[in-house]
Amino acid sequence: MTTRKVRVRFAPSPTGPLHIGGVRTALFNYLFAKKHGGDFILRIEDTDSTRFVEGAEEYINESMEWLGMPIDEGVKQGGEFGPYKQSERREIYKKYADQLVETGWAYYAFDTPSELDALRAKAEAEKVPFSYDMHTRNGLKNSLALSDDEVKQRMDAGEPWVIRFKMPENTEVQTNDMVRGSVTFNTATLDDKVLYKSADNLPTYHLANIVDDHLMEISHVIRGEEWLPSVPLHILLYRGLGWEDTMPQFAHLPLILKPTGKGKLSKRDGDKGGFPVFPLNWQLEDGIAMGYRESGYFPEAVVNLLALLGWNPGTEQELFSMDELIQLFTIERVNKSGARFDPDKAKWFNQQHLIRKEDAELATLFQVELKERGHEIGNGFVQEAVAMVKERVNFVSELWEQTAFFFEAPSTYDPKVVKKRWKGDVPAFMTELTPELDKVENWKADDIKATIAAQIEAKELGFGLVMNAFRLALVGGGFGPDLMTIAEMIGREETIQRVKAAVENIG
RNA sequence: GGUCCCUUCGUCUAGUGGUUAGGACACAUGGUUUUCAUCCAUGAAACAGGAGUUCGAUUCUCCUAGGGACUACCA
Repeated sequence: MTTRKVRVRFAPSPTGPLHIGGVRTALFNYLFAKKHGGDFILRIEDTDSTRFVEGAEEYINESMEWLGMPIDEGVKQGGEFGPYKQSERREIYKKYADQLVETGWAYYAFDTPSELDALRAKAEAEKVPFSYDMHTRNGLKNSLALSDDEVKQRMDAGEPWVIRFKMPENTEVQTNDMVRGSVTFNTATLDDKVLYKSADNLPTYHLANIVDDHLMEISHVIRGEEWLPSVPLHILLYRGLGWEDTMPQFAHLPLILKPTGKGKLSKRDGDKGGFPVFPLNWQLEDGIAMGYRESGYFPEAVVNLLALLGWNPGTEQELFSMDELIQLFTIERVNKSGARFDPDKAKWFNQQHLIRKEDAELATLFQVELKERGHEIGNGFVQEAVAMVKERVNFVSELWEQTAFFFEAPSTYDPKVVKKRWKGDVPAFMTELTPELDKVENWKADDIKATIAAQIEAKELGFGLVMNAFRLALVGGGFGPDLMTIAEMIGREETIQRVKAAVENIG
């Protein structure tokens, strides 16, 4: 293969929200393109007019934007190889479909879908597979079996037709897949795929993708493993069109599998396992499909976790930025086998990226929720609070439950902690403690601690017992970061208030 | 059914013709900690099976088994 410019495309079909497997395909295309200084193209494959879904294209664009994969050429961005939407390229395909018929690589067929359905049903009843292929095509209604006159007659009468690929008999087709190595097929088991349909004057995926990849000068086709079986058809199409010498190189990515059970990851798995399968939320008739963005994931965490599903750099590094991924990515290190999606590890990736974020950035993110809860707090204070708990949350959305006591007094007290820590001399001690707290000269963690410690010693009580009770009074439970720092941050007045409230309310 | 692809701890994976088969998530135990978490340490945990090639195979070949994808006028 000559050293031509790397140009790859991500070619989703606008039939609904982008599946996470599709996102991973996009990511690997993007990484490959950027690694080689090439172009990343987004092509909308809407050749199935019956499956078009409103808003899906916009969803794809928004997803790519959120994930940080800027598109070099596409419907929105434009480019010299447009249009980038297949439904706007109608005229282009017809010409090549005709060419294939003229050169004997394809033929017209008039069999209706219902006729074919009937044949399939009949075959199934007899437990033999029906296939529109070299064995059956001569007995069906097509330009191979019918006379020229009859073909012309049917065409003139406006009868719907399709153009089918005439699969050669017993030909070995070999490909050198970048992730799988040599793969060989024999055309004897392949059928005559529909390439073009008069019903909507559009090609099917197979013809459209070959024509577009050629015209758009795509150098590498990186796509999911589900396409592997159609590789021989595609190669033959390049051959039939006379483009085999500039045919792109293929790379078929392993599938992303369900966390448990069998098969590839589907929308239902997300519902069952409580994790997102889509980058962004998507409104369904009967509910909503969860998105990573709305579930609180950082785009860089999603990119990171997806990159490691089926690829690794061969080192023990697991956390990467997009730039690092671009540097390190090679198709050669893509795995062959399917990767099972692990929701736990997905969370871990988010946590790791969260920990690495600046406190200021997290604070700003967290401020949104604080405002919703009616707390107008300076960013400095929020930063301090966030810094103390960031290592114990996976998501920004978990920050509140870990820091609520910084912003408001506890309204309830964890009964288990009450039972264990609020007993004996403790309540009385807490009452006696408040005037002592009032006397702390310098309201800093160290001084507060010294004061309390002195009191504990004077009363000969257990340090742990008292501190836990004190914690219960300030935070309402047995959790949270360093207690003295909490006291320092919420201030003397508030601390004393909370101790008094605890004495009153816990009984 | 047919075609093609795949197979290292539960999961994601590294790895080499000779390794104590490494890491991460999850799990368990212990330690630190005023609690929980964090953190640290430790542990349990894998080469699907069978032949063959070889002095020696997890690694190479073949077979079997298992899994997956595809098999539409969908992509």
